[in-house]
Amino acid sequence: MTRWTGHYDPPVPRPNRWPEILAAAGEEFRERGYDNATLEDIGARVGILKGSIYNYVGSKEELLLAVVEQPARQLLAELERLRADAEQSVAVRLREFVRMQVRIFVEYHPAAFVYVAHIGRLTSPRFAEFREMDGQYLDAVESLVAEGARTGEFSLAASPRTVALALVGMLDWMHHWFVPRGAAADAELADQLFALLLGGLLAGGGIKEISRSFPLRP
Amino acid sequence: MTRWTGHYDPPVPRPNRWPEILAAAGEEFRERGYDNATLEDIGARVGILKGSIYNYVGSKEELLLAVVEQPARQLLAELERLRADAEQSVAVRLREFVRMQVRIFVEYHPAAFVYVAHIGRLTSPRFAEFREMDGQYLDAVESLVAEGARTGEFSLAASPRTVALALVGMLDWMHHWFVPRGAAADAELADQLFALLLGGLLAGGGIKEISRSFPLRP
Amino acid sequence: MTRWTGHYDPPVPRPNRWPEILAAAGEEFRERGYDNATLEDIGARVGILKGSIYNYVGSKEELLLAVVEQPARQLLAELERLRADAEQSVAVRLREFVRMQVRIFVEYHPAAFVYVAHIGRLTSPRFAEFREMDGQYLDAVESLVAEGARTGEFSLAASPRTVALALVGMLDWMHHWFVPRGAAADAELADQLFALLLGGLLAGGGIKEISRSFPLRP
Amino acid sequence: MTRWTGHYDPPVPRPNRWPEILAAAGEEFRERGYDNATLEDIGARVGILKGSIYNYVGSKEELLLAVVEQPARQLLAELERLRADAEQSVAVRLREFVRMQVRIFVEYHPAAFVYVAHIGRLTSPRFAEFREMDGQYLDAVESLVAEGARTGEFSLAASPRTVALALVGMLDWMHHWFVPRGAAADAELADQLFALLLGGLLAGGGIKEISRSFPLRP
DNA sequence: AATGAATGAGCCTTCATTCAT
DNA sequence: GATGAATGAAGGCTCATTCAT
Repeated sequence: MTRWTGHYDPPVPRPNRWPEILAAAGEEFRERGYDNATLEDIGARVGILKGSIYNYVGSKEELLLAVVEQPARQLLAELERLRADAEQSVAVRLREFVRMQVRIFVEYHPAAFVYVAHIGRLTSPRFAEFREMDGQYLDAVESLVAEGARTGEFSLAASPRTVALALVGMLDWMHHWFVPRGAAADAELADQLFALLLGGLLAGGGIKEISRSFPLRP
Repeated sequence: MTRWTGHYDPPVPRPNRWPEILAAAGEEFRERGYDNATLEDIGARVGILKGSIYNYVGSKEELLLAVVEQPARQLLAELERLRADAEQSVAVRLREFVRMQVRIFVEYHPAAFVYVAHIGRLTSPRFAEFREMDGQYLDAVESLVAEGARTGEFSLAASPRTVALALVGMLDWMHHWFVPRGAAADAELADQLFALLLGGLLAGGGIKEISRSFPLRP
Repeated sequence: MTRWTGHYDPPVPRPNRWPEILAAAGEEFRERGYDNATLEDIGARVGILKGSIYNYVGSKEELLLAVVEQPARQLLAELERLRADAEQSVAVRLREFVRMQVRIFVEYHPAAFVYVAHIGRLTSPRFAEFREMDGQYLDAVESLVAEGARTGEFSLAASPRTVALALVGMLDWMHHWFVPRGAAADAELADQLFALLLGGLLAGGGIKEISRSFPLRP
Repeated sequence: MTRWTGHYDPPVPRPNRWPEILAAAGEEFRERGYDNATLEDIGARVGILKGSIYNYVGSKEELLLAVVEQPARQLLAELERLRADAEQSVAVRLREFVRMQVRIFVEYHPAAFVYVAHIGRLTSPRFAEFREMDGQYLDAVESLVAEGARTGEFSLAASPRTVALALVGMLDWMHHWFVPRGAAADAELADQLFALLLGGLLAGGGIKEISRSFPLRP
């Protein structure tokens, strides 16, 4: 029994499980969905009991928030940066946007997919900020598309809003099928998606003739 | 034969609430998601108690099945028909496919959206058939795209699979934003989405030049 | 299998356990206190599981509310009636007040004791009404005492507020020791408490001399 | 003997947080009640974590014990002393009793109120001693009252037991409303309560006549 | 067919308590 | 002595499901 010497041993930092918990939660939320994921299972992945998770976070909802926060912010921040970048053509910026989003899907995996898969079903007031961010995100895409139309780079077959919705759908739906395959392959996929968007299925042929023979509104 | 007593019970219409229940379930599943929807709320919409629902269906899961069955089958059936239709060009058939899907979103509303919103999270064995249907659906789109490439109608910037996934994402993501606005407006929207896919943002300009200046892989 | 005839059999009233549940809750709350009482134990008294209690009440707190409501209201209502009754002298009304309170302790047993034992620790907003009622109750006693002072019936050694607090304490503390012994004995007890209040320990002797020899503030 | 280095570690006051913890516990127990008070909140008041409390005490229950011990013992000890004091009249000793109890409420604030507020809900075996002390306390009051009746000082309208219970209730209920206002005001309040007990509401008038017109048992 | 009531399993959350550092 | 972290045991509440009437 040592005598108390009047000073405290600097608390040796014990293994902090927060990163593990965050990762485990991301995976469970991704695999089972927020509602079906249980704290017990998340804890089990880390090797702790469900109650112990509350040493790190105040509620299951807060855990979802924590999982989703980084990718959500980064997604929006990078998009805003691209939108405001007047140096590059709109087309180039749009390409970068697609590349960026895929990159974030990879970098924040699976958290970013948890985000896009749960946006729209996150009705709790705690998520107001994220719903708003999602709105801004869509607005930014729309505004980028509209800019391309204004500058004459694009000749739109639909309103910028509709184009934005289609593009975002194309990208967000990736959470159903995309699996990272390495930086190179992922970047190529991004560019393919961009090419699809940019030139469509007829990228190599003549647009005018074809579209003449398929009048949208006869 | 009973004696005529001077009055008769009017033929009470057999109270068959099945259609109401199905509709109520569809709406709850759509608004809250399957996991958050409760049989109690579904019953409340119809004016019965949750227990009474078991007079019509064996389980909550079965109810989801019932909600989703019609639109799922129809979606696949019509797609198969289009794919096999050798009379028309691939592009036309693809246009019809988009029109058809939007039409089904409207006609089976909100059931069709329940379907696309829950595909991928329906892991129970009971849904094996639907997961398989979803696979066939995606295969059909892919095969249609591939046919267009074979016939030279399309010049693809990505594999048929990727194109199919992008197209399906564009369409299925609609459950986040689409609200029916009448047959005409809905058909126009479908055609806009198709045009987007067909010609892309540069529909009015020259594809070749532009794509030359944005080499996908520098 | 009987054919559906188009009308409903009037639902045979099944044993409604609400009264039993209310009684069981009252007893558990009384014996263990609200915080230590468990729904499981309450259910066990009735022979049902804890979850089943939610067929009758929305939360544990609501159950406490339900237990406490009747005695709380009655207590206040009867007191208000007495206070407003100008027919009788204040002393008589005060005696009736004491009798009444004891009667309610007996009649609403143990619910009334749950009430007085938990007033003051019921901080939830749901109990705002009851806290207010308690305030009115105390005000009514005070006003009755003050009336006696005004009419000259009483010659107070303390403010009406203090007298009211002392009286109420005397009565409410009964939840620590009172057990009903039948109408006659209970009424006698009430009258003894009243006599204590009215005449004090020296009821049979001379007040003036004694109190002169014990000056409150020398 | 170490060499003088030119400075010395000031004798760090052994951090003994026990008094702070005791005070913090008293306040939390008072404000929230034992069951609702958490060790975490108690620790937070002192600036330590809940786990650290176990360096001072073996359990939450023991902490309550510690909080309550001093006032409980003192209350009983002083009462015993008064009861045995044959020098003074019973009335004087009763007055001292009331003064003493109020004084202890003030001096051991809020611990003494924690004691009276939790007596009767402390069923754990650990509290047997205190329950016994409470019994002795009540017995002492009763015996004092009875002595007054024997000596002829008092003319009781109820059994000594009932009188004791009423008096104790009056005093113990103070935990619902009493706030210290300084020695003078507090002592005056004590004397008012005593006067109430001694002479009742009719201290200034004639007891006999009044009580004749309100026969307790008609 | 519908009801009222009950079941049972599961989940989130709380909290006293323990313990290596 | 204090910390950070974990435990384990409840307890409240939800809800799909069952069943007698």
